[in-house]
Amino acid sequence: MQKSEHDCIKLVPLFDHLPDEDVDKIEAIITHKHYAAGESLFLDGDDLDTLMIVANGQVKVSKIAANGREQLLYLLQTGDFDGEGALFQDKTHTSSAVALIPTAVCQISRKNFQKLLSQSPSISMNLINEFGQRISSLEKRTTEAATESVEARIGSYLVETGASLDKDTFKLPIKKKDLAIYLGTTPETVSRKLTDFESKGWISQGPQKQIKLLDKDALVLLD
Amino acid sequence: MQKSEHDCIKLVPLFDHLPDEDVDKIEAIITHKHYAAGESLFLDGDDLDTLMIVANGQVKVSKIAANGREQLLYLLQTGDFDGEGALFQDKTHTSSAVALIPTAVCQISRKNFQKLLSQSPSISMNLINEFGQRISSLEKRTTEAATESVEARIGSYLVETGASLDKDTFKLPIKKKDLAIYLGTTPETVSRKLTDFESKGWISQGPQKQIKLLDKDALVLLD
DNA sequence: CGCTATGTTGATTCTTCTCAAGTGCCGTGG
DNA sequence: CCACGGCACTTGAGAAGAATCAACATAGCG
Repeated sequence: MQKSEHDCIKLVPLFDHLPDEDVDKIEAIITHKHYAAGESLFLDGDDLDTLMIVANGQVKVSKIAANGREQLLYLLQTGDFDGEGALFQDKTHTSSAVALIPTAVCQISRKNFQKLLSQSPSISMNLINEFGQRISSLEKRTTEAATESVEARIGSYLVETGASLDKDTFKLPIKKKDLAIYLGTTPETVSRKLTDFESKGWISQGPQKQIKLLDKDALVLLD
Repeated sequence: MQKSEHDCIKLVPLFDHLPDEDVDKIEAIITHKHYAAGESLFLDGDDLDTLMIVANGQVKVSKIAANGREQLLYLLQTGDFDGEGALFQDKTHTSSAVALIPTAVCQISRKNFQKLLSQSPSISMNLINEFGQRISSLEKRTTEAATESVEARIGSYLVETGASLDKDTFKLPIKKKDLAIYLGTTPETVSRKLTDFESKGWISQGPQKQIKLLDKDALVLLD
């Protein structure tokens, strides 16, 4: 077993602060898999019977609405996991996932994961906690999508992305086309609003999706 | 202790299928509270240190967006619970709750609930499962809010509400004003679209928020 | 060095919000 | 029991935001 394969356990907040014996237990039931850029991890409708943790890379999780339009739900980074909530029922995926760059994932089968949870209360606690945060973040997004203008959503996205990277100058982690999908708008509108923000002196755009935040307050206060 | 007070434990899917001894444990740490219609259960920013279960009644949970507009997140019915995901961290509520009709709730303090979880793995499992379903439903709503037209959202809402009540003729469970907030639109638009649906023969509206679904396919296929 | 996908810019159209006025319903209090 | 006041709802006209369609520019990749 290589070093990198241990990493996914150490990387996931889910398995943080666990005694060594728990880590060993987890090691034993994990399987590893690699995906090339563009490769699909699962599709809407696939059987859902494993918990999937991104050890390294970037995964786009999206869902197709009734009218055929795509909605980007999550961008899973190193350390993030997916397996929805249906880990305890016989369900199918309700979304699709594609690797954006070469990606390594660790997987645990539902059966093993259930056993693990029943043995280690602290993992359950971590999981409940993690789910809770995800619920909060989805609630926030639902609220924003339903009540705020596209302009305001783009503004918040820029500031939040900067904050999560802890930088005021950064490279957009996804293509503008995908960003448009994520924010529930179109590439044209994203392009226009960014130019608009730049002309107002709130950001500056460099080559290669470089963004520099100049006036975060203005971006957050948009309506 | 009255009969009704036992009920909240029996009512909540969270505490389903538990051995009697677990039920007794839970009984011991629950407190009960009653709210009149219009009374507030908690406000955005309040300390969050209890899990709250609706034993009887109806509670509106909403959130105020940055621009001041309200977004209805959940309509908690008998058996539903709230306490966000932050049950394990020192956090504050990120939403507000108001009783719509006289409502009885059962509460468990964070501390006691944590103890309970660490002792009973099956409660943890139920909770994780419940959270998972909530995540799925929020993902669905985020997708709909971001990609579908107001018209389509109203159509889906009507069909889903009918399905969950198992009837084609039903009374809207909330005021149209709140429905508008829930769907991220305005009362005017809801009113217009409903008359529009009626003129197209897809629904018929009676007095007192009565709705009769006549062509569910048409309502679902809106774009 | 092209080729294809991504991104930009412009013109137009459409949906939905906003503002405004008016109707009807229901509970309170006289 | 009726009158009043408030709140929900409806309907109309106008404005604004964002989507769509179309042409063009650019960048990444073989």
